Amino acid sequence: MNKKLEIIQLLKKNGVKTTPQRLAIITFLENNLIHPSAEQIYETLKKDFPTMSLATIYNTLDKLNEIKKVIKINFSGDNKVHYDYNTHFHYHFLCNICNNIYDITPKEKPEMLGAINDGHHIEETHTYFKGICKSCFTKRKGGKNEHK
Amino acid sequence: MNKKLEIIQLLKKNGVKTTPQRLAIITFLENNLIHPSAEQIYETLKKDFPTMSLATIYNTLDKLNEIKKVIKINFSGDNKVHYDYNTHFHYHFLCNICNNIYDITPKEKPEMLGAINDGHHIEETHTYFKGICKSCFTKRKGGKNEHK
DNA sequence: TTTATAGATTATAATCCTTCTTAATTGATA
DNA sequence: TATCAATTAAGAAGGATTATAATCTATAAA
Repeated sequence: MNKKLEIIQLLKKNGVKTTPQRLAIITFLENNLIHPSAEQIYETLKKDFPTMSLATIYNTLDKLNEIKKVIKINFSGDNKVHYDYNTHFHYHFLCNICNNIYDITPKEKPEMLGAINDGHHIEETHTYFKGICKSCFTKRKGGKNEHK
Repeated sequence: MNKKLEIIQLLKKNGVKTTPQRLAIITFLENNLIHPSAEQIYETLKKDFPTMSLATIYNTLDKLNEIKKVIKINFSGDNKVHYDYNTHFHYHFLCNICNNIYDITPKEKPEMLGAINDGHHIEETHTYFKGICKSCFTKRKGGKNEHK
């Protein structure tokens, strides 16, 4: 089933209204798998919704996060929370140079999930990588500036 | 070699002065492996250094991070950066209830390190887990409140 | 012993992201 | 269409971190 429709139904079920602003945010996420920050969504949607408030963006993203249809990424290099519409298990790669976040699909899920380690009950597993992304690495071939 | 001495030498080598405040911060980290935030260090050291400024804490932690003797943890549940004096490879476990951060020592290092994936050059691997820590899980045995 | 100087500390202001507050508006339902 | 709770928008507020500017300190030079 279409994820957008699924979200709309889920929201309704939870007594959350589907307003034009919220639909626009969901559509943006659907069409831009770039792990945007709230700010990025805001800047884009302002064109169609000149009165849109940042608070509305945060509000909607939180609701989507609550129903587990959007994942919060809070280990980015720019100190902002980024939002991921892809909720299937995957890894993230953060480029130390351009700060973009890329998806890395694992061959298999790690086994730690659901395990008990030292008595701690593991409910979520998060893995991410840092380094130099393909694009930045290629650009760098010419110059040899160290990053950071 | 003692890590503290190693740090002091490294700082000197980098032209960073070892002031009483900085030594106190390093000693705190050495004796408190609790992944403290800057605030926590500040509150503790204020007793011995009443005029200590938060800016000094941040400044010193940044320098320690630059020489790779302290790791920044920025995926904690409380929106603060936490600092880890243990720079050996290990995992972190964040309790969803008490928000404490615990170390989990892996049996072996993951193999992704140094790999090239989709053309991205991986330089760092980070894994952390979330769930309910041993202590919170035990306490909960009686009551049955859901977290969050 | 003075002076110079480079870096460190402190207090405070500034910044930035995110959340909160409030009043007005909107949407879902009957 | 009327009702009422939910939502929006604007700005204020909050909180963590960083920047600034005025001392201060340690060391070295004179």
